[in-house]
Amino acid sequence: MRGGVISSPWKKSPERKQERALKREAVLAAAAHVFAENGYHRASLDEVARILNVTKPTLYYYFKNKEAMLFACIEHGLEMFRSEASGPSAKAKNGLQRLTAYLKRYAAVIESDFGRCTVRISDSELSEPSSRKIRRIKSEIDRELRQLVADGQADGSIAVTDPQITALALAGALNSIAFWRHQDPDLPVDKTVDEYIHLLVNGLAPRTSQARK
Amino acid sequence: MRGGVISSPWKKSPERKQERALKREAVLAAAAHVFAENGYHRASLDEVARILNVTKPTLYYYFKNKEAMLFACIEHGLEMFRSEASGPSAKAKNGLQRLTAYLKRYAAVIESDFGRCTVRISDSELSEPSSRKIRRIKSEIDRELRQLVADGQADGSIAVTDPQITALALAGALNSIAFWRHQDPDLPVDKTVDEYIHLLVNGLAPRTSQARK
DNA sequence: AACATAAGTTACTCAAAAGTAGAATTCCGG
DNA sequence: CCGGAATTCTACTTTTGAGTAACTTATGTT
Repeated sequence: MRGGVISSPWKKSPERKQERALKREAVLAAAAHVFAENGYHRASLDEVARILNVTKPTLYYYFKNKEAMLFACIEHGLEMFRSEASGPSAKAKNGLQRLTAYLKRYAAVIESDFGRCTVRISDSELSEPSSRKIRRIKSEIDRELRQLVADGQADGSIAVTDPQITALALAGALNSIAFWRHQDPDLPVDKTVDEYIHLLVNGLAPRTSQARK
Repeated sequence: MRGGVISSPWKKSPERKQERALKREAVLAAAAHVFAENGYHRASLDEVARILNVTKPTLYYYFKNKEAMLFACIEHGLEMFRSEASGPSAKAKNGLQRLTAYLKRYAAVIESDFGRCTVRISDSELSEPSSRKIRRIKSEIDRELRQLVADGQADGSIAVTDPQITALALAGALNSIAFWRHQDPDLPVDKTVDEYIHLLVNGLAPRTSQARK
């Protein structure tokens, strides 16, 4: 019991609130998993419930409906991109190194359930207002990436003609990671991502002099 | 009347057969369009029918069911990749040039409805046997791309560590084209694709000496 | 013209999964 | 251990779009 004033008799105890938030997160994580695996329409709420050892109506106690779950998943995924991928890169010496550090973290996010469903599921599955919100956040992330490219261009560590299109291409290339069949037999993910980024940094054509990265 | 033998009384005239095939193709094209735009589940057969000025049951006269349509679309799309993208490149002088020519044609296919729905729609929408067939064709295409990389590697025009992963990365990068919002306002597609391929060939890092391509 | 078949339509059924109503249970402060 | 809110369940309704039955209309052959 806390709070100064008369304090209306029925206030949730903080622990309750917290537990509820925790459960909500669990629902979200399960939903993200199923969405990432199956896409929006093939994902069934009964399966989400089953994963949680719970029944479907329980989910509706935490989310208004399926679309709200998807929205929350995508929003959360985008938040991961912003917070985890964007942080400053400690030992990066120039724009290119900052960019590659960013790309690596970006790739790591994509490998998570939230990242995968964020990237795989088209925002046109959402209602127009929700879709608009998502697109706005996405365009912010895009801008951020574009800025990294432009910065590298400015300090001479990156050579491209159009940062806008380059950013599009980089994101597109990494996003395709989300479509790999989960745990593809032989390919170790880390190695693959590195190779991936190596290609983007160095290109296909052989370099005469310096070996990069 | 044609055909040697006794020839059972009821044989379709060739023209009929041909018209039927034509209509079937029209259905397929309309389906590809709707699939490419909306994905499998959001695509409605009523809309496909509407586009063709026809009613839904008519579609079933040409295809067993929705899944058969998707299968045919993807199969056709993959066939485009094989026939259109694969042809020999006239004025390519080395492996790298052959590869870039291939990538450009690959990108052109992706821009079509068949290409888009082939790339966008997961084969896990299909039944297991169908999915298996699709995956087999896809892996052939993948092998073809990998071979191009390996060839370029052999003649020294391409420098990568792992052709397998490189092929994966190249395809992934180009495939992302299929996810662009159709007719995105300002970006002219051709220019963008060129820029895209330029990035893949030259990489982000500046090149000291030669300007490539 | 007659008729067999192809092609297409109207008007339905059916299935699956989302979503809901309301009862049952758990949990906590007194 | 009691009352009431929080939480979850059982058992349903609703919706949506795929798929079908059975009739109608067009077409080409004899």
